[in-house]
Amino acid sequence: MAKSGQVTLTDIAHRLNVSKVTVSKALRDHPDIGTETKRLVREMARELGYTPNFIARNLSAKSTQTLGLVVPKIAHHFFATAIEAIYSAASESNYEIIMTVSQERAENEVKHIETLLAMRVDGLLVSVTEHTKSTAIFEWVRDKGVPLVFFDRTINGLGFSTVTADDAGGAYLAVHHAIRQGYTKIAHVAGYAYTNVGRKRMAGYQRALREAGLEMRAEWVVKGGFGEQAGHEGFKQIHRSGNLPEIVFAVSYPVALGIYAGIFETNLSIPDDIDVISFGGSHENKFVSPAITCVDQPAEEIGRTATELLLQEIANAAERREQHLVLPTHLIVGDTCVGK
Amino acid sequence: MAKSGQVTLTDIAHRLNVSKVTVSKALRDHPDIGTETKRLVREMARELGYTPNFIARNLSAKSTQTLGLVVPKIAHHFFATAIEAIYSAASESNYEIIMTVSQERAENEVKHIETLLAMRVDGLLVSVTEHTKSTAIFEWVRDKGVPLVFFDRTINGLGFSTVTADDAGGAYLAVHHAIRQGYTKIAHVAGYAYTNVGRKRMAGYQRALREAGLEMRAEWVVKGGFGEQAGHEGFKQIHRSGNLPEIVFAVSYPVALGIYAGIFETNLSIPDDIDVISFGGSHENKFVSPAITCVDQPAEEIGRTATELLLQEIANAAERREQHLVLPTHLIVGDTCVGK
DNA sequence: GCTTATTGCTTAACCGATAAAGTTAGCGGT
DNA sequence: ACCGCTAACTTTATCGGTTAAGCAATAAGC
Repeated sequence: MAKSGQVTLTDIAHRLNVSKVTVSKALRDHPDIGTETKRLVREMARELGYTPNFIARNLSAKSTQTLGLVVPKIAHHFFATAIEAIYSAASESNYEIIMTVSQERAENEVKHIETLLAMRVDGLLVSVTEHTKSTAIFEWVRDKGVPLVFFDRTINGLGFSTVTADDAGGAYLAVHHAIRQGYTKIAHVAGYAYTNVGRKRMAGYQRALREAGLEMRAEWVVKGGFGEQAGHEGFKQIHRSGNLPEIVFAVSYPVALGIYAGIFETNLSIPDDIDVISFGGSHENKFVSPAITCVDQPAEEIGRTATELLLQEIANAAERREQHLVLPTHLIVGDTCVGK
Repeated sequence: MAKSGQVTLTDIAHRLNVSKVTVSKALRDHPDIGTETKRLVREMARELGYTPNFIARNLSAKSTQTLGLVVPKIAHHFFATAIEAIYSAASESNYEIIMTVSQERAENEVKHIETLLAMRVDGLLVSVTEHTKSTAIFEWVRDKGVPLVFFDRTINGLGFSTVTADDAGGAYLAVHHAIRQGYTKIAHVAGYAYTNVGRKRMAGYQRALREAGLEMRAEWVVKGGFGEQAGHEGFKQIHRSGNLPEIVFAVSYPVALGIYAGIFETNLSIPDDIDVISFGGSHENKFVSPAITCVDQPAEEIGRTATELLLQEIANAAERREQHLVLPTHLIVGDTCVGK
């Protein structure tokens, strides 16, 4: 009967006139303890409403059975789906997740990682913000020997494993599809060039154009973020250039929606005057009009794979080695990009 | 230099030939310690890469500075937004969030709450699953004296505070709007009757009809869950009845989308043949065609208010008293329900 | 009948920090 | 010269558990 209302091992021990170690062992079904004693202990534990104190347990155990998760935002189809998969995968292995949201701000990211390290999470799952440039905090994590796996938004060259969609391949898939449908003037509202995701999707776009021998005009490539805002401004910039492309390849689904918003403000119509194709979709896309043809990111698979990879690295700390898993994407044909 | 690569107070103490308490105090800028010693300690801490161990700290401190969050799902506009607000509000008060996702399954909910109690979170924020009927686990929480605040999906009669949107008022707002637009045959695809949310929105629907003297036909009221699936099946059931209403009031935005999907399968068109209005919207709604007229849930405000209320209850455990905060909703007119 | 195992506990030490209660040296005051 | 005070540390106890080592009583082995 602790003052705090929280029952401890010692409380149970006193009631039964045994030592607290006996209680501890009994509750963990340790062979040291007799059957009758175990029964009594369990009964008393239930009667008093005992809940083991994980933090105390973990203090000696050295393992907290928790993973730290750092994502840039959650109100986004890809992340929401990936996160849900991460939660499922972790909970199947009896791990808890402590999630933090950096809100696309690098300084929050650093602060959160520090907090998670202080909480002694057994490992970290990270998807960086669209602005993350400094790698100092990750070097710190590496030096501490804490396992970390990047998913979707990654940083290379630090020795950490990554799990991503096939960004270059997926972008190629989308743009190649557009070319096959007869489009020749293809713009790209891209992500920042200093992000892996941005660079790779750009590379896929460029390869598709190059292979088809199509020209890549500077005014048709706009770099910015991955959010709706960036898409909106990106389209306006292309529109202002006066040289309208036939179709715009959006680096992300929110960007595609931003482009839609931009187009709605003009008198142009989709897909007749201007068309859109996107990397990444949304559950609600089928209700969007016209539904955007997009390359689907395997969000759930990415989340699950990253978690399993991390758990594996935690289990075999010894033979940990850098792996870069790239999951395939596929095209989901909607009502855009249906032919010229 | 602990074996685990994690530096402790003792490591720093050894290097400087002082006691670990001196180090602890120095790092916390305790007046007991001399200026020069503090400087040395801080330097050594940095040099060794010391990160304080929160769980050890909290073991004595009795407070973990963490809140447990239990939500039914996250890939849903309302929850994603509310959760993000909860994270912001908590982090402003230096609290961390441990979020768990019950995936709309009552047994997960129970398991997660037990885990969170074991982790000794300072308080709980809970939005129950659409199936939660047993209140045993919440009584258990209450008996332990752990502060809890329900948000959006609540359970009454347990002595816990709640923060919700004005469900009855919002539903009334929506249905009343439809009536003013000239609709008279109004159906409702409702939530389960054993949920507060379902009951209250139903009450608002009924009040609006009653006040207008409109008939409420049994075949126009279908009860089910809050997801897309439920909406889809709900509409099919109404459609099969052969007596088509003019407009359907959906208990949630996903349900509205499910109804859309159902309608798309028929040859009916929205809003000419059949119309839809919904409780709760989505960020992407403006891209949905036709954009659904809906009652907006103040998701961010609900999240923030619930968090602040909980933190308040934690701070003044003494004068804690049950409060039921109801936040106002407002109508967002889209392209549906524009007049008969 | 004496040694060795086994059973079922208890005691002690520890995890990494914090709070409370000593300890010691140096200084000022009278 | 002696008392008291303070600054700057150290020692001890504690949070709630876990592991390792110890120990008595009974059972088994030869």
